[in-house]
Amino acid sequence: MDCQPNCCSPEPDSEPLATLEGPEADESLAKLTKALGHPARVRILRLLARKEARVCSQIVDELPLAQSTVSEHLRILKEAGLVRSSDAGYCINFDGLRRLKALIAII
Amino acid sequence: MDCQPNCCSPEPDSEPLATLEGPEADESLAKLTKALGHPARVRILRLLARKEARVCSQIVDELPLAQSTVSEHLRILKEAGLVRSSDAGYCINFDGLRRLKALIAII
DNA sequence: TCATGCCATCGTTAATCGACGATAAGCTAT
DNA sequence: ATAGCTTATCGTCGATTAACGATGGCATGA
Repeated sequence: MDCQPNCCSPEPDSEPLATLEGPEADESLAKLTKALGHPARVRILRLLARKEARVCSQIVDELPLAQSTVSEHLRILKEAGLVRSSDAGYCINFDGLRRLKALIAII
Repeated sequence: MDCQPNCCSPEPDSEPLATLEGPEADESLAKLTKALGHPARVRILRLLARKEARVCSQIVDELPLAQSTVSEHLRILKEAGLVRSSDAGYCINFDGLRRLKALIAII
């Protein structure tokens, strides 16, 4: 359960951010922002970014939400590519976050 | 109906971005990203950013959506502080966009 | 083996969202 | 004044979301 700089295992293999313009990019950005469009999920992402939590139960302790609800929020973040999970727990998906930042930056 | 560098009238008075951390910032970021969490709204924001449209009817022409739907999307963007409106039409609210970028950047 | 802790999933409920047509209000020309 | 254009708002309907408790599957430690 060691913790690299980026937590979890090393990032699989940094994708080239794909396209940043056009309808596909709009979909992509909408998907990412929609996933982040809830206070609890912003909070969760921050907790993971600061490594103040790595397992679901720790996050549950930090939030006024039931375990199943937190699990669902994590699922949404993972599905959007903002979070990854391994046997060591959850961690930020820096690729996804980078892509989000890039897509926002060029609006 | 002249168009300044930032379209519409000059930005009212650049707010100091307020706080970027804490529960309030989480709410704030969630609100901004939720507003952007729909492909049509991403598209609209881009159109406004590129000044490819300034009035609602132009946006309607660009999207496969009814006028009332576009109007609603504009309302949501405006309510989130990402868009402003004047008698000259709609334009990006650069303050809001800047705040969004800042909040995202420090995650 | 059996208890404990961790987590995903299911089923449910209330609330919110997305989209539309219809309608009304305001402006600008004719 | 009236016709046309632009936009906001209302009511509606179906789909999606947020939240919960209950349940069950896996580990690990006793």
